[in-house]
Amino acid sequence: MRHRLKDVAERAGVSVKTVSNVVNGYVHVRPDTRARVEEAIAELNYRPNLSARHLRKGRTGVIALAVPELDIPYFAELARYVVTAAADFGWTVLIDQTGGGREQERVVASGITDHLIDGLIFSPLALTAEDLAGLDGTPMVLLGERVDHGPADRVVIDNVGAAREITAHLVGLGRRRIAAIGSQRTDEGASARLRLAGYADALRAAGLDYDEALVAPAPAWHRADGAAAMRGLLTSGVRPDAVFCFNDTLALGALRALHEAGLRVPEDVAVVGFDDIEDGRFSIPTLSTVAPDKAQIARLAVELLANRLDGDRTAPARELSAPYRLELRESTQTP
Amino acid sequence: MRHRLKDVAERAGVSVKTVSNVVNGYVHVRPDTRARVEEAIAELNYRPNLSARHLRKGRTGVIALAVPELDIPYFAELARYVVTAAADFGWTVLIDQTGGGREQERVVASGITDHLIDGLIFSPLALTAEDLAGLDGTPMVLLGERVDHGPADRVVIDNVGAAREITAHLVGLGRRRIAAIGSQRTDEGASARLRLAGYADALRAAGLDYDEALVAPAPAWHRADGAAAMRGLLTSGVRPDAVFCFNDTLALGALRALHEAGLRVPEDVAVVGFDDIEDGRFSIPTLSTVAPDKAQIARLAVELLANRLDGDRTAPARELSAPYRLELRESTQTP
DNA sequence: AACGTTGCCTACAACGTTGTAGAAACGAGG
DNA sequence: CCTCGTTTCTACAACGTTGTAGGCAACGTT
Repeated sequence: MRHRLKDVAERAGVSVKTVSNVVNGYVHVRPDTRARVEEAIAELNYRPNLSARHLRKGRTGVIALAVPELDIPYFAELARYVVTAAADFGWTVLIDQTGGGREQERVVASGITDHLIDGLIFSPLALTAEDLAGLDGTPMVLLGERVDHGPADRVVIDNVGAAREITAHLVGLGRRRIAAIGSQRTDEGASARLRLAGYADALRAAGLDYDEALVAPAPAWHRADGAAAMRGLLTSGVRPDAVFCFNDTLALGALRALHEAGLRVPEDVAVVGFDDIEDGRFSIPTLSTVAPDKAQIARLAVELLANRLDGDRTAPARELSAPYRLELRESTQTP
Repeated sequence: MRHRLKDVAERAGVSVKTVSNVVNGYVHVRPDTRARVEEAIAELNYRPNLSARHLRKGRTGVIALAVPELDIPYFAELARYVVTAAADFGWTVLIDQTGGGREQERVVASGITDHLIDGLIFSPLALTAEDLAGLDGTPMVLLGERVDHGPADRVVIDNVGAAREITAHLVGLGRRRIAAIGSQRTDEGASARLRLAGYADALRAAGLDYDEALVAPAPAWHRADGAAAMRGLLTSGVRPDAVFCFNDTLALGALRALHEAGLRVPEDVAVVGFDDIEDGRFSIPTLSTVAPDKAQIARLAVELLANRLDGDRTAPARELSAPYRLELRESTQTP
């Protein structure tokens, strides 16, 4: 049996509103009254109805995190940090898996926000600025760079700079035929475009040619895609001596394909990824990668959302940047 | 600006209830009226307030999935299947990360259910039967075996049988000193206890001794714990020729430790895991494992919940079993 | 013509909560 | 004893939705 304020009120011999005041910590309640009410609450195991509270107050205390796929470890790890950061604000995090398609993402962006949550942290893959334009109401914070100059707050990392640095690291190892895995059609992945730009930058700075044949596309960024792309590079005869994979799961797939081809990492081919997922610290060999500060990304996103909720909802959108660093491991270093 | 039924009603020139009827697909609405209402809905981009609907109907259309840690790939993969299965019932899935502690799990079990969701699918690690006893109200389906003879519906797999089979596979390879990684204190992990029992069964059936020194505990089931446990086994001098890790992340950590020790897998030591996470299909070597039918687990859990929601809430708890199979890969087979 | 049936629609109340307004009790100061 | 301000509490309305009950036409049947 579920109890309501009314039940508690009757048991404690006070009005419904007095119980509400006790529950909400209102100060002007006599100590003995408060004690009686609290006793009744405990006896009945009363818990407020969040829907009713939301209906009255317009706040649920729940925010959502929408990510393309939970079984991409980067998003799972990010989710953990967001849950932690949100707890500091007393928020519960509803995690929603969009699947990454544009239509699904639009449904989530416009649908899930329907009065059920206070705000949304959204990591879109395919959503465009137009899709977001029609959304009014629920405050939103975007992660990543897909939606250019969108109307919403955003947390980014310097994808171009990070890609440039990690590629430069490969150059520094003396590698000259550096492949890239993970390019996508421009309208699909902004991250792919930016990381590719950083890669090209670094090659240019080192006086190396940008060779189309060394750039392998990947429809998604799963292990299987990385393995397939690597196999493609190997059979095409371009003979890379290093590979920059646009995320770690691609890199793990590439490691697998290199292993199957009998090539040694890093002696024959050096491999780097992007994201610093836990797998890369235990793979064979361990994986050099760009490590975005996920805790910071999560914290900034939650804080932006908090500001938006408490402050001016019409203030101009803000963009914050989170730091990253290189994690150099076995896949680019001889033991 | 958010619009309400009232706004739509005024625009369409009908009553609020008629709009509600259109939204809910009530049949007795004249086609032209329906068209007018739908036009108004589209123009105003009306979306129902779920909290209000819940308050009135007692249903939110949202269920929760509570798991210990999202960055354990098994749970992330399971989450994806649950989201998919729930979609068939028109449910949105709120994913909640408990952290695995008993207190946190109790908070989730009693707290998150507070009128916000219709039902809960719960994969507990530490929760006890008493903790659940006090819960009345929100229907719940448990995954796994932690809470013995609890009062709730449950989906399980035959942990003992699966562990027995995979251990027998190692025996069949001619291995005689088979270690186990992942045992836990009885009050912590029921899965650990059952998998250990299956392991012991298989040894006994093969006429092998159960050797305490070959059983390594693991406080949690992460890669780092598997690596640490494996290093412990190697330095203790027990010289295993095979290892059964109680989940895949432990096994991946063990692979890493074996690699660092210069031992070959499977030639020197064969390794098997449990869960069939995606990593194991790309690790070096690929990982032999028990593959529970996650899609089936998710589907059964969602169906149990649906039955409980629509049917008799006082009916006795049901327990359903999901199938599994062995996935034999490189870590137990020479190429 | 009177009647019942059906289709379509509306008014009202209720879900459980909290904000507002104000009443009742009390103490302090004149 | 009266007045005033403060503390403590209550009654009422409202948040947006849907179930219930019922009204009004239009229709077919007697």
